[in-house]
Amino acid sequence: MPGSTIAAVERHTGLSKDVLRVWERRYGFPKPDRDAGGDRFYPDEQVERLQLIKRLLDQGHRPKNLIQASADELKALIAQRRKPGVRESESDERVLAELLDLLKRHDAGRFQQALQYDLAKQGLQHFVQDTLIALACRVGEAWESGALEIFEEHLFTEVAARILRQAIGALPAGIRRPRVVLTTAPEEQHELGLLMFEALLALEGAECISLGARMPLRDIGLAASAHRADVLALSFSGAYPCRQHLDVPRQLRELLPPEIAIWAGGAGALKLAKTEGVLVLETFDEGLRALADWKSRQL
Amino acid sequence: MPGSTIAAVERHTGLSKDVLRVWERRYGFPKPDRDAGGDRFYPDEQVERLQLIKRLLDQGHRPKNLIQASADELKALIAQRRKPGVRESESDERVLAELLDLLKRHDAGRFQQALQYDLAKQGLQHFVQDTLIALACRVGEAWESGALEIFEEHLFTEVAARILRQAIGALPAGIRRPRVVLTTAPEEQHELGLLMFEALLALEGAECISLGARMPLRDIGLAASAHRADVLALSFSGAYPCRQHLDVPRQLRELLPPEIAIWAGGAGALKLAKTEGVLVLETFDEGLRALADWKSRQL
DNA sequence: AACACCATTTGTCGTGGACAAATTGCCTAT
DNA sequence: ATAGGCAATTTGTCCACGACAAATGGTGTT
Repeated sequence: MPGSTIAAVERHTGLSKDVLRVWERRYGFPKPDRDAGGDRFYPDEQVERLQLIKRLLDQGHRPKNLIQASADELKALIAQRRKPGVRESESDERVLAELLDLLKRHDAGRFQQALQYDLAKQGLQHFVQDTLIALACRVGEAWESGALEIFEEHLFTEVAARILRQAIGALPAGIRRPRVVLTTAPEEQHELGLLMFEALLALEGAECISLGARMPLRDIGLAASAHRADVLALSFSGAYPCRQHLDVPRQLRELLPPEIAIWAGGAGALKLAKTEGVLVLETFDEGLRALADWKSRQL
Repeated sequence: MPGSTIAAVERHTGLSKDVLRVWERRYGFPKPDRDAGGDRFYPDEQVERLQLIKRLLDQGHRPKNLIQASADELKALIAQRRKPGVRESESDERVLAELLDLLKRHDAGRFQQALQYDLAKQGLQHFVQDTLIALACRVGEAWESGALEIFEEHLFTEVAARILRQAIGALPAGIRRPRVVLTTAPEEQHELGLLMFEALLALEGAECISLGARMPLRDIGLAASAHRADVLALSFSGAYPCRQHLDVPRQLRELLPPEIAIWAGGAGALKLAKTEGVLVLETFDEGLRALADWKSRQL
């Protein structure tokens, strides 16, 4: 009963079947049992270890070293997570701690209320910039260290997304410029970053047309043209797939007419290959500046 | 330039590399070129054909027949799509046609306004039941027949989701029962069905805790317990993965304590293996009845 | 009709070899 | 020391072909 087929492990860990087999051949791990038909059958224990390894792998480690260590990974893991330890002001710190606590206690209702309160108190921009981004980082860290379950992270995403959408919806309509089409690359499914990006742009008077996440490249091009977009905004999360994304901006730049600007935002945008004609927005302030620039150039 | 590696074709069509290779071996199609290193290189034309085949495959056809036909597939395709031709009343029909038209003209703003108007006019329940479900079907059909681009479908999903969330958020809070945790199976990423399900439940006084889509089975169990749920509601879309889902209800039933009810909704729920202790809600009315039943049983 | 039984179809898995891209380590010139 | 070039290693992906079990379809019997 306890154990998984190779297909299940692939889904569960994100490591392809080929990789699982070649690791076994080369490094002797994982070393699954075999069922009656000779098919691999991975004990839960090995699957968990594989998940750990995969996470560290995505953080830039090499497989060979990872597979040989045992309890040392834990140290490596902890050492990794502590690196981006940017501390907030004390009051912010308290707010964040309280929010995380509510999340861990699964008090969905009060968690939502608390976020709502912060939004009302700080206004949309500061709410996103100071509370939500920091909270998203904490949640990500907590998840990586195992302190938060997946479903707790999902709940955070869902509630935060709900509040953001509501706030965006409440912004006044009217004639708005520039016209921005928002989406993410095909493999990128983090909607929250996209929403935060949209909130920022909408706040400053842009007309945002969000297409949701995971759009094939070809269709991004079609969409930008069909909507007569002035700007195509892409969100890249800091998580998972970095390699596949590296080239996305260049491909898009080739696909789109030069009069449509391309802006890349999100924590993952930093790692992108720098491309002529693609603006990487590292911080929210840069986003605001880009918007102001665009507007002044249109006069 | 025009063509794809086997990995790209897998992503683009949803057919695994194994399947692509075994089809080539057995049926002689696809028949990709080879690059300098001997690796397969699929011309765009074959990729498109594979996409067509995959769609029909998901509708229940067998590969062998599909691969041999040529222009006949078109007929099969059309014949298939016409089958579920449940016509609406004339006025509904007009509304749907107008909405589809707005979508095709990429008038995001007016499309959203039109949906909003319908919602206000019909109320949430009838809006979901009569307009949104029918519209989702039309959009799906149009996409399958190639009349709608992917980004147009995404826009529909995004706008509809936004309106639904807004409507759900506007419902009065308070002490609500039962407490329902909502999510979808790991491979199922259609959020819209989940939202419609949530709208229905929330409307009838349930406290909904939505965890978003794509939740690993183990975590669904953890979440239901952590949130002290009375009911676990799962949404299954009619699209893609049917095989992997067949067994989901049984596994969940084993994972959860018997006092937590499991309800499965959505077009895909019909195809699930029937399991003791798992309620399949085929229509919205059944959903209402299940809720009423649950409430009366609690007295 | 309902059911059991057999042939065919079909997706997935296994082994092991090969290779090219990415990364590392090392050496040299500025 | 730092930058740049080169060779060795690491690593993921691909290929071929065989095997098999689950799903499906058809056939005959009750």
